[in-house]
Amino acid sequence: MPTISDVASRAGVSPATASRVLNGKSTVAPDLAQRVQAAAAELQYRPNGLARNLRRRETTVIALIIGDVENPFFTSLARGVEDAAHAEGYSVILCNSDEDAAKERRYVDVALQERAAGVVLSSTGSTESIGMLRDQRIPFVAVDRPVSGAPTDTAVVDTRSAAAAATRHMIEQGYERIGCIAGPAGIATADDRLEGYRDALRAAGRRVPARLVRHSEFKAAGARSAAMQLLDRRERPDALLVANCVMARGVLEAMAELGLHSGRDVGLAAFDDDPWTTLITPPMTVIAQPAYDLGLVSTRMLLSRIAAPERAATTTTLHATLVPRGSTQR
Amino acid sequence: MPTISDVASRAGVSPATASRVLNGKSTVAPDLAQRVQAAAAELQYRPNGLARNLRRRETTVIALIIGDVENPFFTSLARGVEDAAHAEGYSVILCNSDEDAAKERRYVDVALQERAAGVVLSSTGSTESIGMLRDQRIPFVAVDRPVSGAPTDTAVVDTRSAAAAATRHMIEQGYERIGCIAGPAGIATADDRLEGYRDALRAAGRRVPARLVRHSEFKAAGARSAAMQLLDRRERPDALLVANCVMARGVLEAMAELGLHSGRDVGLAAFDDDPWTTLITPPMTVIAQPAYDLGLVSTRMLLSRIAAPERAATTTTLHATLVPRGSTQR
DNA sequence: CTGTTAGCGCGTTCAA
DNA sequence: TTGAACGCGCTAACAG
Repeated sequence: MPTISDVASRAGVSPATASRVLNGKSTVAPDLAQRVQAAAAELQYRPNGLARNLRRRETTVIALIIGDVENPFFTSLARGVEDAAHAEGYSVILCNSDEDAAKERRYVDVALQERAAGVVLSSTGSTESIGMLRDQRIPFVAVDRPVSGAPTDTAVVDTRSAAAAATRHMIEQGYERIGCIAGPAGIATADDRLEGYRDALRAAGRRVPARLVRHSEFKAAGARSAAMQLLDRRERPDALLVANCVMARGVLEAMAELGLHSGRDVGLAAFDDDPWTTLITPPMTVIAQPAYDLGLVSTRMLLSRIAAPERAATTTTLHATLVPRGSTQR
Repeated sequence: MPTISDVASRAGVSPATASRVLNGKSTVAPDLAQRVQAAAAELQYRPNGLARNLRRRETTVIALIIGDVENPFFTSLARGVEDAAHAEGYSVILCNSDEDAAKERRYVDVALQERAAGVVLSSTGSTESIGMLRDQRIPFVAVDRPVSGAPTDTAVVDTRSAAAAATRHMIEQGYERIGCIAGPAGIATADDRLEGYRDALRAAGRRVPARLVRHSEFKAAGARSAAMQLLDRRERPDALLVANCVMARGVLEAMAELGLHSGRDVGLAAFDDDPWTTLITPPMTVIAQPAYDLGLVSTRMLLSRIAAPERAATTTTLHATLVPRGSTQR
């Protein structure tokens, strides 16, 4: 592969001048510039990004660390991150932590080694990886899930009040034994949604029925067996709040197996507005989260922190919207 | 951020020795090694990947360029790529071309500049980006969609015969006016599926009804309006082969709007086994593609090409499976 | 406006 | 076994 020196000598100039032309820095004589451009084109010269970044002591890639690329919420978020980054000339490296602290840690390590310009992190809650980020003073922002400790740039959804609103909606629809299939304990969004569910029950003067609550990982399979446990007995809940749409799939499978119909037999509401939710019968009530915007906002925060590292940390909260549909109608 | 020299001087050795310890090369005195390790830990030393890669003249990241991160087929494929890469110590940078040749070109350019170790490409068909890859002699593999020109490592699905099988299945189910909503003309998988559809009709001694064929981009919205055009008239098809599940969503929306039921009114089969397809009524007949395996296989091909650049190009074809369900039963 | 010089942080010669 | 010196390819200083 040709280097900038190859281009320079072919154009009969010094490497420095070639560099200036290729980067549009300071002004060089038009004829020299011409020759450099020509030489670069002939040689199919492509600058070595590694050397350039080493010299400039900065990169233009940001790392996005999320729990599950196959969850539409995160892919939508990733789209937002990508678009925002792209617009400012940054590339995005997408890392899948699988909700596993060790994998998350490993990816943070890679981002640090490769001197990423910044990190957008949807954390499992691992204090270790957050500590690494802070120790190395690399710009980062928490997305979807806040991190504990020192103030940190954060972009989240008001997931707790949204969960409460959905629960209240089901109460108003006349459901009496409302259960919850929550995400893994310890993950902020999972905990918050469960709390919101409890908030609404308490506000309505009801007991919070511990036996109607189950935890599961954010996957269909886990939610499926949780739903089987909850629904396959006499004293079953007559409605369910589910922590996300991936899990809702598992719940729907369980209900189908048990011959239960949503809405009529069991009210159903879940986080995330998967496009499929309007295609099932009845259409599913969802709490729509602005995932794409979350990606956009978080990345803009990151980019402005990269530009101004000493600025105080801020938190942006976006709002989720309850979309009532047939699955919460008797 | 501390450099290897900082570690060295703190340990009272030369940078060269520190390097040897940190990389486990040649053997150094145990006490020196100990001191170096200690110094590195105390300083939270993290090698500068840029400098290291520049020096080694190689990187351990591969670029994956796909058309749409929000398409479950591609996210599943991406998972496969990631797992295979991960297993060999490579990172994956995920790039979204949006099925746009210019964006694809730009990402290829980035991969080239950053000296990616290799590229996994699901191409829009842009000869330009493929030309760039070939000119620069960077290892790459075509996934899901073959590329034209010189022999290239390729991992694909036998999508044409799968489309034929699905069409034959609908013929056997007694459908008589079978239409097709194909992907964008020019994209290999779209063209192949359309050809497979035609193959099956011809094999059954039927005419290929050009008026029952529509093209659309690989999105729900496009397929929705294509379906509206096809279905909202007297001489409508009584069955439809749809190029993928994202598009099938659009078709289902159109059918709902027209009050048409799949199976009974219009037979329906689509590529990709989205988990939601079993949750709708009736369950949808799909052609399941081994997307994850495709990612795995393609990446292993890439890695072995990186290891042996002169090896002859190979093509691996994986098989899709027809999964007949209610939507193709009257 | 141009060229020369000097490193960015590493890993790898080559001598000792 | 260890260290000094060099260079990967580039750009930022500094001279001229």
